[in-house]
Amino acid sequence: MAADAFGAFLAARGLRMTRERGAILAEVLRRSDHFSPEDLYETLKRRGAAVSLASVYRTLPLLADAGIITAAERAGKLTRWERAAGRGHHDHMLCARCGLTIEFHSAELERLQARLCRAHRFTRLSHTLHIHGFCRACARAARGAAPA
Amino acid sequence: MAADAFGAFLAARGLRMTRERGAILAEVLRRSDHFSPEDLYETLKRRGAAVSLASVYRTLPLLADAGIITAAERAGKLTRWERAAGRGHHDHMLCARCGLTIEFHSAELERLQARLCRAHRFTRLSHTLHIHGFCRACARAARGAAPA
DNA sequence: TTCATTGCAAAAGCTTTGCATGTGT
DNA sequence: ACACATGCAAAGCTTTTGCAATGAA
Repeated sequence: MAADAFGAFLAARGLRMTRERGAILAEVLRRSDHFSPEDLYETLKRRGAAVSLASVYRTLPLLADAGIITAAERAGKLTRWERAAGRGHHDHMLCARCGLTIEFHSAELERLQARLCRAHRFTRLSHTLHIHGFCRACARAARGAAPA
Repeated sequence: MAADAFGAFLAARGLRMTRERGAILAEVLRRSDHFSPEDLYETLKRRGAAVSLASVYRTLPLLADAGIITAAERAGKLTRWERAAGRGHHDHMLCARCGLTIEFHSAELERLQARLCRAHRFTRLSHTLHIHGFCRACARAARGAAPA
């Protein structure tokens, strides 16, 4: 499981697995949505895990380096993260009206990107694709509603 | 040109075209790169246009609403913008080592996205694709350099 | 025992805002 | 004239950091 991977990752760097890091890791693995540092902090507090917000901020980058989470988006001014391992890569369609997030994956899209990168002699590590627009329900509603 | 479009946009909303907004618009149209509010402010100051940073912050969203610029990325913690009109849509490859930005466009990518959106009954308005990795030079350098 | 880690609170950095003063229309 | 816009500086927010205390190995 990821917990061992994180422990190994820390050990390899001469860092330590602490109660706080364990709690943060566990909570991160529990979530399948996008979350902000504050989100995570509040949830941990509600569950009785005494972890400071500073530790959350200090741990998230470590989890990212370990490949367990990735920065998902930067909406407004907060950074949101999401689990990387165990979910498989996916991209997003974001509804501008209701905020709905549709996750999707397309092998064809991956292949196309690989081809484009090759053409530009670019070594691809990861990517983020966000398609903005309206979900089915909101597109229908928007057609009826008066525009601003 | 876009200046007229912005004027019309403002008028339609009961807003005014001022010297400051004109200066900001002109500078934005002059640039073809990604820029932060601070960048723009510094450039304007250097050119002798007396515009406050607050006005830059207040004007950029207006230009975005008018469709003249769009938020391009959020690297680190600053929002970067870029001209929307007159450049055509493009996506980005970002080098994680030297910061190089490669802009590219792929008609095939657009078509594929249209197809994916149709399948999800999603009405697409825009999208952002960032491919992270290493540019040619950095990929070569990374192979030689010792990892952290 | 040693050195990384934590919590707290202060600091930092980007962005927004209140207010009095200018200024398009 | 009448709102809207501007500048300045203060306030707001998220994120980072200094420091003394704590704790994993």
